[in-house]
Amino acid sequence: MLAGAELADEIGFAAVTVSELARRAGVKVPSLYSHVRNSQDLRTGVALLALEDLADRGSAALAGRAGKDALAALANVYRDYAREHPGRYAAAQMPLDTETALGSAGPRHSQMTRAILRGYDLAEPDQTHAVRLLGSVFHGYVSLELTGGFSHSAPDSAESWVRILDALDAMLRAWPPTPER
Amino acid sequence: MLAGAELADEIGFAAVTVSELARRAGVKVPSLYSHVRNSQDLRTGVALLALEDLADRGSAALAGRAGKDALAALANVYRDYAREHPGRYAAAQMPLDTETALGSAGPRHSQMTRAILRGYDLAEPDQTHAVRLLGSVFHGYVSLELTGGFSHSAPDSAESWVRILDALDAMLRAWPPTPER
DNA sequence: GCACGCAACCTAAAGGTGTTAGGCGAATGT
DNA sequence: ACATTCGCCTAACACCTTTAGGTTGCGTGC
Repeated sequence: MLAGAELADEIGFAAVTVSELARRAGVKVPSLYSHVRNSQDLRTGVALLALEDLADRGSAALAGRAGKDALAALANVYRDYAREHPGRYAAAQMPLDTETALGSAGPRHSQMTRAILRGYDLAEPDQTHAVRLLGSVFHGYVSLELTGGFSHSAPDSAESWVRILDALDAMLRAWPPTPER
Repeated sequence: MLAGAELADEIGFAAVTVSELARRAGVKVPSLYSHVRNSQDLRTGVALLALEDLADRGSAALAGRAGKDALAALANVYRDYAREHPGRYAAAQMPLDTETALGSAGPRHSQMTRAILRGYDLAEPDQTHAVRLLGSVFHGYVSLELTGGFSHSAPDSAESWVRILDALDAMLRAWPPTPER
């Protein structure tokens, strides 16, 4: 799987194929079918690896931090990982079937986001709403940045990132009460 | 291209292929190569169509609205479109090369988001930061929801959505000043 | 009316990827 | 010594992509 992950970073997750992997490894294609069930399995393996990897970095970054400090730390783990390992990051976004997703490191990610919210005063169900919002921003921003959405215009994407984290921090501290509807 | 878009909604954007399209149309595969340059071109065509379609709906929804009303209207256009036309929505997320992207309806989307911010008091460069944040949330939330991220747990995803829009509205009204750094 | 050109379709063929089946040889455990 | 297992192989099939080149039919302009 590791070889697949490196391949993904090099040529893009979409181009990760059994054939290409065999070519790099200097073996014939069918030889890999002893190690990988099928093409889908290869991609899923890379995705699971990336999710684990990312979760490990997240919990390391979160250790000993709270509040905005924790928010920025986790957010930067995602952004930095995507820039360092674009193929792996793309893999981590791959839709997994329910069973695989539950067995993956995916749940650790939402737990980490929830952990950040301990530094803010949010009761359920607002805490879950906030988890979903933060997840959306992390995923959305990083993926837009990666596919070049913000690349060719001022201000710099890095500047937007820190200001967005400022704004999210302020928002979480002043989370609006449920209005009458 | 329209046939390709319908195909995408039916079987998923990733499965949109010249062969499958030919099969549905009842013609032989090479016949389609008079209408489509290649497979990539087919997918790009669907993406451009979806971007246009989405931009049209967005500007219709925005007409005559301002402030939070406008925010919710545009946000719901994205979410509803993704639920109604998942294949087209996925197509709209396809990375395009710079030239194609500039010629697409993509820029209209950022213009629409920027238009929403006229209802809030934001000067540059904060306005751009906010555009990027809103884009990230719209894209991130809808894509996570679509791939089943929030599907199997309370509270309901629709509830989170309205609360997130509440929070974004509050955040834009109280956008934090640039701190000393 | 008729020849021309073009549009839309076809067959043939070649190259790439995914996958299964079955075989061969070397290392390993008994 | 022998059987098992592991890692690799060849052969073969199915499917998708793409190019080349031929057919048909219809509308236009002469």
